Amino acid sequence: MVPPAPLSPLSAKGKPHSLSLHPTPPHPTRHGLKLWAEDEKLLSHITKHGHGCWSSVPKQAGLQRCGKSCRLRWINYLRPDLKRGTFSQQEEDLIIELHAALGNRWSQIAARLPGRTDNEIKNLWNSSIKKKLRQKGIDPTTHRPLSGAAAAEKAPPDEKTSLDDQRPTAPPPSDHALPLVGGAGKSMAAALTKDSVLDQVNYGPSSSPPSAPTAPGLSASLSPLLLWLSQNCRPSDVCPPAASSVPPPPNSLPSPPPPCTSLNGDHIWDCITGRGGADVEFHGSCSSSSLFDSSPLPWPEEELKWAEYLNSTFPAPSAMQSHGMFAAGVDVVRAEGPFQGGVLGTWLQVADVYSRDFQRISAAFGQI
DNA sequence: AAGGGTGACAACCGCCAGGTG
DNA sequence: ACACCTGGCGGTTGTCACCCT
Repeated sequence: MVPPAPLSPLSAKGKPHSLSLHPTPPHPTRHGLKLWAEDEKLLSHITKHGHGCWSSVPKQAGLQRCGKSCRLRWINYLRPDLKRGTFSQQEEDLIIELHAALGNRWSQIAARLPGRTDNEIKNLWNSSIKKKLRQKGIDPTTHRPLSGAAAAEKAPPDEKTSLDDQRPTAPPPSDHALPLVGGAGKSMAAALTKDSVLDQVNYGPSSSPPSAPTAPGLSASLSPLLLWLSQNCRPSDVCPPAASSVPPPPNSLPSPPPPCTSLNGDHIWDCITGRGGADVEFHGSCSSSSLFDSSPLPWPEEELKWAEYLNSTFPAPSAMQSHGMFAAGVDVVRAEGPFQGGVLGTWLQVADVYSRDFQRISAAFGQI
C-alpha cells in the first residue's frame, strides 16, 4: 500500500521548518511519518475543539492513533506557536544555563524557551550542545571542567564522569538542594542550594541587580538565571498575592522591574524548582473551552492564532510582565513581529547579558 | 561517484504522578 | 486504601540528509 502524501512540515536538515503543510514530503518509510497524513485532521480538530481529553481526540477526529500519540504529535509538531528553525546562540546559552540549574528537566527548560519543545531541546542537547561543551572542556552533565585529574580530585569517586555517556543518579531529596534530575544534579546540587539561591535573590534594595555578578562560578551563573526568572515567572508565582493583584502600569513595561526588590526569595526558589506551579508551561489546558479564548490583544491574525493558544496557558495578557515574557522570549530569536518594543529591547539586553555572563562563566569554569 | 560518519529530527517506549471511582 | 485511567516526562531509537574522505 502506498502511503498517502504526508502532511508533515518536515524539511531537510538545516532548513527551517515552515508552518505550511507539505513543503518537503518526507521519506514515506520514515517511521511513523507515513501515518501522519492525518496531521491536517488533528490540527483541524484541535483548532476547532481543543484537545480536551486526549484519549478521545483520535475518536473524535477520526484518527487511527492513540491519544497519547496525538498529544505528542500536537505538542512536538503541530502546535501553532512552535518556532521552527535552528536555535540561536542565545537560546543555546540559555539552555545550557537552565540545564545547569534544572538538569534534564527538558519540559521546564522548554517552558522558558517560548516556541521550543522539550523534545527539540533534548535533541539539541544530546546531538549538539553536549559535544560543544565537551570540546570546551566542560562536563555537560555536571557543568564542571572535564579535566580528568582535577575533576576526579574534586568529585567523590561516584561523581566521576567520563567522556562517554554519563550515568548520573539523582541527588537525595532535600529541601535545600535543587531537586535536579540527571547529571546536573551531581555537583550542582551541592553547590546550588536554596540558601545560595536566596543569597542571590535577597539582596538589599540598594544592591545592584543580579545581572552583574561580581564573582565567577556557580553563583555567577545563577544570577542571570534569577534575573531571567524574576522577569519571566508569572507575577502571581513570584510575588505575594497582594502584590500580584495590582498589575504594573503599562508605561512601566519597558524598564524591567527591579528583579528582586519585590520578589520573595522563597517564591523565586519555588519558581526555579518548579514548586508552586511557577513554571511557565506551554501545555494546553485540558479544558477545551478555555483553549481558544479570544485574546483581548489586537494582534495580527498570524500571531493571533497561536496567541490564542498561548492565552489559554499564560496568565491574562493584562499581566503585562507575562506578556513581555511571551513576546520577548519569542522575539529573541525571531526578531520580527509586533513585539519589537521596549520589552523586547529590554529582554534582548538581558539575553545579551546572559550570553556574556555565560561566556564569563565558561571561562571561569575553565579556570577552576 | 561511493561509502561511511555525523547531525538533525520525529517518534516510540516505559515510568511516574495525579485524579477519580 | 486500592485500582485504574490519563497525561506528562525523560531516555532512547530509527530514519533521513548532509558532509567528508
